[in-house]
Amino acid sequence: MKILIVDDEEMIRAVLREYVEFEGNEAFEAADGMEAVKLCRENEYDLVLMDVMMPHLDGFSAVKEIKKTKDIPVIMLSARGEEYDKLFAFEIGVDDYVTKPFSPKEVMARINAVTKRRAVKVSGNEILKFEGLEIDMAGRNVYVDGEKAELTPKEYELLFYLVRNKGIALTREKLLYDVWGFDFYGDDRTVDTHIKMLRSNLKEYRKFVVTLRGLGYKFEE
Amino acid sequence: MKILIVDDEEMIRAVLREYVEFEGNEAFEAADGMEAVKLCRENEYDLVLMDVMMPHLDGFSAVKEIKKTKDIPVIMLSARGEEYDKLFAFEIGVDDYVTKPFSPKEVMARINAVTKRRAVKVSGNEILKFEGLEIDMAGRNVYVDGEKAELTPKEYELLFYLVRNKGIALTREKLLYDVWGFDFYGDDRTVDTHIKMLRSNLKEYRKFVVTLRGLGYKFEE
DNA sequence: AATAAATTTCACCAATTTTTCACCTCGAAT
DNA sequence: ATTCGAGGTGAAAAATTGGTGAAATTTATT
Repeated sequence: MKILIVDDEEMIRAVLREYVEFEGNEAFEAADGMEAVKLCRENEYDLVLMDVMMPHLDGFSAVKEIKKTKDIPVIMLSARGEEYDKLFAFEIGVDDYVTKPFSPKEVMARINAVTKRRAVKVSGNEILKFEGLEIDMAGRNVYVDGEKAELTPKEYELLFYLVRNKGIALTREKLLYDVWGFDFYGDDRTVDTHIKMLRSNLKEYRKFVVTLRGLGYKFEE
Repeated sequence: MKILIVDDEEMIRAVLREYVEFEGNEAFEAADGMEAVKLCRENEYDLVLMDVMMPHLDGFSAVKEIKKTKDIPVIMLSARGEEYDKLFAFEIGVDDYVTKPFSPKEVMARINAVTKRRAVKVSGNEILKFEGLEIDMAGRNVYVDGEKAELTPKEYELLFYLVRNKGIALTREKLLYDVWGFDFYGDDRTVDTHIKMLRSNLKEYRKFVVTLRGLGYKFEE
């Protein structure tokens, strides 16, 4: 297994590399989020171990960026006391969480858990089905009654985000923050328009994208 | 939101104050670390923007001192080229960093990022059950005997608020203030009408919404 | 540089929701 | 039993919201 280790501290990278290689995996390193994103674009990894606090581009932003193009399992490394990040992390697609300082045993257990979880999914084809709507996040494909739907990048991201948070009410504000990015300073109605486009592409399955008046939207089976 | 701006340069304080107030926040100022620590002891702020370089007591020492008594999010302002120990900053509880010269957009984005991150606390998709009345706050769903109740936005908010304060007597005044907002300028009877609508939607479970004559309402199991 | 594609903004419309208000009912205190 | 104030009710007016298509802007591609 190819594992990418992302942390700005060389010592931590070295420690992690040792754990990882001890189990017979191949280790790669990146010193910050920028580098991690670049490496993930150019190479195929099976797992990413990502620190939260890093210069240039923090861990969360890096994960968000990586998940746009690749659906690689991610385990986040965070310093103790960062309780607040967990829900957010889950939303952007983080698979697990380890708090520093960590033990070798703990890290390896998490890595094995995540990869095993994935393996099961892959063998059963990691395609989410909602009646005739098929969503393949890894391959960035969406099928409506077996026919491929041509979505724009924002539409994919919006749909994937909604699906990841299936059943949860999402405000326009939250959607803008999480799908468009924390630095998007624009109009609320932007969401409406993209929802409109997404719905028109989902044809009859537009029904899964539910409007919550006075609030926002949610995906519901 | 109450935001404390700490910088020894009056001009920088003025600029930051403008950004901060433009977004509808309340701005307070301190000219050095000493003053900042004193103000934080005596008042409640939601966020501190702290310069690193200051006379009397530098930014880091001030943050360390403040964090001893209050857990307020802090964003540090540092001049370009000043490489500080990020790990140390993180350890003492600095939430983010902005390098001078900064743009309004950048500063506001960081402020929003930090405060939003803090705001997330709720975990899981919990469903509260009161006999045949099921309430899913995250998904904004209410079921009456297994059938979905279609509530209007205000009805959801009102119900959720009542449930969150289950067993507690709530005056109309308090309901208006907390559910409608502090800036609602209208009639008391508005509450009555919404209670009426809510009750009619809750069918037999209207019994949980109890009238307290001469006082207001409460939710009681 | 030109063209195409995607994204964002905007103004209007229809539908829903909220608020107000006049009138009604109930229950406690006299 | 009567009175009085508090709460319930329905309907109409007022306000808000979301959908929509087109235009403007940004971004990517040739």
